[in-house]
Amino acid sequence: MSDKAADILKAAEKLFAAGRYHEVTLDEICKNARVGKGTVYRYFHDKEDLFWRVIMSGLNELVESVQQVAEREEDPAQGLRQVACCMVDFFSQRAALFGLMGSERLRASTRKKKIWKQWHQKDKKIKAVAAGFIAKGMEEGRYASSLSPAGAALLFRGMIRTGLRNRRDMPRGNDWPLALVELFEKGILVRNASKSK
Amino acid sequence: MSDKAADILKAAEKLFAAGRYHEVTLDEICKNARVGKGTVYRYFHDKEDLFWRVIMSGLNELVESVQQVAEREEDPAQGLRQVACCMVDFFSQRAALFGLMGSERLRASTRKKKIWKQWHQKDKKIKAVAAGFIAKGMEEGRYASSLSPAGAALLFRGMIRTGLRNRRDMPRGNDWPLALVELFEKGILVRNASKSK
Amino acid sequence: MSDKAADILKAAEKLFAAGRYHEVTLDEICKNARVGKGTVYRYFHDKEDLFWRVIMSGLNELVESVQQVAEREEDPAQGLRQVACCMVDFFSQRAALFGLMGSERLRASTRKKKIWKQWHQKDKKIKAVAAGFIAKGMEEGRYASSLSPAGAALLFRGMIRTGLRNRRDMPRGNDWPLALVELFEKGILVRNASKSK
Amino acid sequence: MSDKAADILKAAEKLFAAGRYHEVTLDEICKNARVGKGTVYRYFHDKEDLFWRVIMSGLNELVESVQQVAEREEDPAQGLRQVACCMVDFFSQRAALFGLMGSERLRASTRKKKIWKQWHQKDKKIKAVAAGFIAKGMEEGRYASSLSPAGAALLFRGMIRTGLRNRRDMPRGNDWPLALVELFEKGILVRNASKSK
DNA sequence: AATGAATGAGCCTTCATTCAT
DNA sequence: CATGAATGAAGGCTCATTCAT
Repeated sequence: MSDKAADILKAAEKLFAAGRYHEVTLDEICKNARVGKGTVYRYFHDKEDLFWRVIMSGLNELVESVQQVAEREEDPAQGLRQVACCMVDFFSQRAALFGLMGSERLRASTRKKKIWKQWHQKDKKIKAVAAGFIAKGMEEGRYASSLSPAGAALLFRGMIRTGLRNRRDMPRGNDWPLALVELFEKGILVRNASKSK
Repeated sequence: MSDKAADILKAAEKLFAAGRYHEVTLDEICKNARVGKGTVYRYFHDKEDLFWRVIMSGLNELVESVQQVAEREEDPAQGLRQVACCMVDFFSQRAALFGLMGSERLRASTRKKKIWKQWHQKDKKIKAVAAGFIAKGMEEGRYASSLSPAGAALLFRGMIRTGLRNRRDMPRGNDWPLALVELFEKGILVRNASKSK
Repeated sequence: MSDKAADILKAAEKLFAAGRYHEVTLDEICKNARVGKGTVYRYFHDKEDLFWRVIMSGLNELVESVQQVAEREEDPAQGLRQVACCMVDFFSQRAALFGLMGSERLRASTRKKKIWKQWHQKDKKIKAVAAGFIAKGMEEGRYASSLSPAGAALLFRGMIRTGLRNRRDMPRGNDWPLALVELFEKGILVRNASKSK
Repeated sequence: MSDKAADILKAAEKLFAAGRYHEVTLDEICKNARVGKGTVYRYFHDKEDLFWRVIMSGLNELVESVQQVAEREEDPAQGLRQVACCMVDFFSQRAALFGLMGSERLRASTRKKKIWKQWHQKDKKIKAVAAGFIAKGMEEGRYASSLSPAGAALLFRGMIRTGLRNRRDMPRGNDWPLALVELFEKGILVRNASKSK
């Protein structure tokens, strides 16, 4: 990808994160990216396209880093912990993206089918990793819940999101994702099951 | 409140829920509310004001119904269950609102201090109810967590939100909120503590 | 004329004098006149009508008081002095009107023929009084100018207007209209002519 | 100044001169200037800004041409004559401007302090030129009046304005400004003083 | 007769998009 | 390739006017 395109993406990410879609103008983006307005249209089809590519580019990175966890970690409990840390790390570094991902989710779904499909595809992969660990734990008899692995995975992700969104109310330090995972895991743990590690 | 104002609010709620802020035009709102454009400006200062009043009016209802739970329920476990059901019921009936509340949360905070303060005030009340039940449970020695009651309450609410947002992945029927509460409660339950009820 | 209509006229005069036509709203006028909006439309055809009636009502008063001078005064010099004082007095009491009369003159002429004709009719009467005195003075051999009586009368009125518009730069006291008349009269006076009175 | 900006200014001058502020639409201006609507906003902050710049740009030209008279002319009588001709020439060529300058004068003063200050600054310069000639004549013992030079200068300008505004009632030909100056000068002339030139 | 809530045409203004340089 | 001046469609908002009460 061209340098210019990357600059634009970066500027757009920053600005879209700070304001609602319609409050961000292309002029602002161009000024921040130190790029002419025409250049944006060389690399992106239109404003909407730019918006979604900002989100998708972030999502891609996250998906990759989460999938790496899935590949190298076998133990369910460890897996969940690492997934949590992975997501928290990612969004800590790219805080701007966090607000965007999710906020426009439902809206997108109703209007632009095509783009939403792309989004959904990626999102499914993240959920699948957590669901995978949970399913494995259930198979091993360590986890149990009246929720399906997929449903439980959603809650898991929801808890992480909530933690990120409310960092101020989480315990000091960088351990809070572990506390959160602990709560979740205990919630689906089968009594008397030997705790992992 | 005048009939017209209520009509406008209702139409706006529906439309804002379906599309992004800038995609919803006043003309659309007027047509849906069967009201002239000027009438909107008699009751609302501008589009932004209308938007926030849609959100606040919904939030008010929710706050009230959640606080009623706090008043009539003593048992922490029962309380959490009812809070969950209360929120799920509310948003099931007013699905449109759900997308709005939360989606623009972070954005609002950065731009319009005054409005955000109103929002925050209300939101704090909801969080306080759940936190209250959790704190009570901890005092009674039934609950424990490395998270504070407030932090745990946030996660609790986050799980409910996730459930609502992904109803399709939750178990069929109307019991899933209970499954969700069960997972959460087990997560903070002190082993060997006698389960309530 | 009904009391209400008079109230409206008075309020409108005050407001139209303070702001440009398009900056004055009917709401403002109604509030100032302590009258409902519909009432304005009972007495005036529309905003434009109200505007012109404000001007015409003032003009009528002025015309009458100037014509009284013409009837009771024979001496040209005395006549001019009294016309000047008469106009200055009138506009001192109804300062608001002064800004209006004249300001929109040219504009009106281009658009609304009918109304302008009314205005012109009245204005002609004022000019005629001054022109009458000047013509009389010329006939008597006391005044002379390469300008016609009508032309000189216009300048006379223009000087008075300028004096009113720049009261601050005129000498202190209420004598400045006389100083002004003196300048004008000397300007048309035939040398060696015996000064009146 | 860009060509487009000049086109806009010219079109706006023509239209504002023909109709009241609120009767002139930007669409009209754009059409006349053969320019897109957005272009207007590239060069002018808003409609009001455009309006004032039309007036100020005209005023600037007038100030310059009047000041040139002051620099090259020494004799008071000649000076006054030339100032008169200068103003009449200017407004004959740019008749549209004449209606604007002055008509909105008082209104502006009440609302927009900053703009009025600019206007006043320029206007003062014009008045100063005439006042300068009158003061010189007084010092030389040729002129006398119970009015101050500044006050007399105002009347002088007022007479010119009146002449312009009522060209039809002035004598045929282009000599009327001289007749006007004659009337004024005779009005302040000291008897027995030797007439200039 | 008087009111003021309701209306909607019309206008200013913004801003995504284009295209000549 | 890059630029940014120019464009004009689109939308928020105002306010003169109407009309049911």
